[in-house]
Amino acid sequence: MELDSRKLQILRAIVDEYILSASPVGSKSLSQSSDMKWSSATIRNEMADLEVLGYLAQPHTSAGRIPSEKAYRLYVDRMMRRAHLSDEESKLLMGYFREHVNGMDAVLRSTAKALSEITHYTAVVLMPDIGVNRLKHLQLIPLVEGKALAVVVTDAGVSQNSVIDIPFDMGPEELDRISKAITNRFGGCRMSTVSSELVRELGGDLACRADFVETLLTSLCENQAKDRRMVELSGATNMLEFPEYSDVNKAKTFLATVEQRDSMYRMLKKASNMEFTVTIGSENEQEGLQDCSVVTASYRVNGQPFGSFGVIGPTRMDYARVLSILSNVQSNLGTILQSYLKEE
Amino acid sequence: MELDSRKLQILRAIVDEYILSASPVGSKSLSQSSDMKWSSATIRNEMADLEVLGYLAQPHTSAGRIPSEKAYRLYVDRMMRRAHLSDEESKLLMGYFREHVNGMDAVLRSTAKALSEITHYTAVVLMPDIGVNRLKHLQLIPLVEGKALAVVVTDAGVSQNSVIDIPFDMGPEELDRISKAITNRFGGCRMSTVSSELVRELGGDLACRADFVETLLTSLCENQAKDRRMVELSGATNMLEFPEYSDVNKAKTFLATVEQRDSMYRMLKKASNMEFTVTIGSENEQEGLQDCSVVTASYRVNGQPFGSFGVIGPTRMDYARVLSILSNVQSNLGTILQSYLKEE
DNA sequence: ATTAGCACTCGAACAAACGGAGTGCTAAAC
DNA sequence: GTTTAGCACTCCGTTTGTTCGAGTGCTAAT
Repeated sequence: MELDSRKLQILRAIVDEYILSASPVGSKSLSQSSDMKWSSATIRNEMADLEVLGYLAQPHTSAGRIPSEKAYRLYVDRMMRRAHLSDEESKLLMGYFREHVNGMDAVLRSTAKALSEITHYTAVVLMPDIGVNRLKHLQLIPLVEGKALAVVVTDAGVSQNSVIDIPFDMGPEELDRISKAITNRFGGCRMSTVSSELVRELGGDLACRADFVETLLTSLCENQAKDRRMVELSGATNMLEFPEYSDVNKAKTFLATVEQRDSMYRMLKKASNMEFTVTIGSENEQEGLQDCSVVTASYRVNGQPFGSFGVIGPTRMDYARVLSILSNVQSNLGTILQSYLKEE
Repeated sequence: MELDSRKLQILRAIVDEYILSASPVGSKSLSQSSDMKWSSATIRNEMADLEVLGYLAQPHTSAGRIPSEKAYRLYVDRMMRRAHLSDEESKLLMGYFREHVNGMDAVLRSTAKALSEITHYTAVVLMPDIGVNRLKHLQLIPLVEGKALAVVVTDAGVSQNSVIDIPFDMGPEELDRISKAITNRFGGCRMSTVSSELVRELGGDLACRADFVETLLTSLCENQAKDRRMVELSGATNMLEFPEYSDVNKAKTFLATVEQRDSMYRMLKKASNMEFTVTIGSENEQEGLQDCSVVTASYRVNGQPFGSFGVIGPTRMDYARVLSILSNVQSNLGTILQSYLKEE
């Protein structure tokens, strides 16, 4: 038994309908909808075939059919009509970006908000990893005795604060001197390539503080890696709008899952190498997203992969629409981030 | 009709029981519970009186009674036995603070987390306002042409980053010079007291950049005021555990409300002047918290009011327990924050 | 003043009845 | 040989009815 054109058309119609209504689609109602050229009986027969082939499932006898994950897969890969954003929508989208011109972090947070508000699903954005970026400026600022604030600016414009321990005999002037020395020596290097040898090779009073400097630089990288704020989450509660989550327990599980920054981080990190990904239901590795689908896109600046962002919704999400929104955001983001690095 | 001792005892028992069970308390079950010296009939009569007096309400005839807001008010003001934290609990609480010694912001975020995890309610923490604090260090760090990152450190240890516009002809050296000049001149002054006259009175090349410096300083204050991250929220989804929120719509409303940083900010700001506040049900001004109660405490450092924090829970929250946790946190916080300012 | 007893009330929980939407199958129509 | 109309059947969701238990108010006895 093969998937002939009629089966495909019917399957697509079922998926389209189910994405809208969230309730099982029956042969009769389907045959009444416009541009359905066949009677309910024919559709019934085809539906039975599609069920044997694994594309449809029946919640129970005498209910309509709902698409299986296999059907969504097929839909996404071969059947989906690429949605087209209306002018209004793309203007709306642009609006979010115009609002914030204040720093890369703000732009990415804004992105998360835009995505969640426009799609009505949940959005996650992976903040760029500091390790691959090049150091541009390091400034140590004295706080209290034994502690200082380290501010790192990279070519990506990402800045990061962390409180670090400093030797007690290190005064404000020395902090400033070290800041300048590091900025001069390592400006332009990748954050992750600074090793103790490189530090020792420096002359002057920096040499005798070599251990401190090395600890400082590695701890900055580690700090960043552990910093859970690398994933920006927005619109988690949007999911409560969907009948899929009218059960409070399901909602609770979902919210608990997406609020685990760690697993969101892993998910987005893995997706940073791919232009787009669509992960449907149980294809998700994350426990707790098995009833959801995740669509991600990655963003690049000057060809360098920077990070990724995605939308999480119910399995019956509107893939076509989400994909076109993501692709729109992807290019917007590319342009805007580029402008932060223009002098490179 | 007066509230004699017996009525008070019965009322307290009802409130205690309802806080635990969340379901209407009947005369019979109450009379069977330990240390109830009266028969169900007597309790019934008293309950009827208490209902007339407005302390109890009946969801419907032939159901038990539930406490009214008036009853909670009385309970909190006059009847509540102050709960005592077990050693385990207070150790647990201390643990949260020991974890993070990294900066004041981290401590306060940690506080929010501790509060929500230990109470199982929702916690909010107001970050200290930068305006009343004294400037300790200002550092301008070049980003791209025309933009710089301003990092402010105050005596409170609060640091704040914002991206600012700078004149195009201002190079890294000048930024550094200005940073030092401002730090020298205004170190120790309140952020909000820097006026244009003070700026002009400075000699040297700072004078010709007076406009810039003034704009800079005021915009830093404004930025902070607008920055919505001044309120740290934690454990909002804890509320889904309670039967009060087994209806998804109620849950949605609640979540939407507490995620509005603005209104949480107003609420906590108002509470910063009070040692403790307990706001019950409709006493809340915030639309959407009318079915909740909010308990707050303020924290001070060196007698200076700094900010406040609070717990939001269902009206039947365990006030005694929450209050003793808050008071514990209050003193912990005082001690820890003090240590950040010890060299003052 | 307190309490035992009783008739009454109401909601939650369970069961039976019903209607609707859907199905599979068969036989007629194209 | 497809396609479709028709029919009997299934099963869910809703409604209706019934029971059960916990609670109440009132009265009379303690």
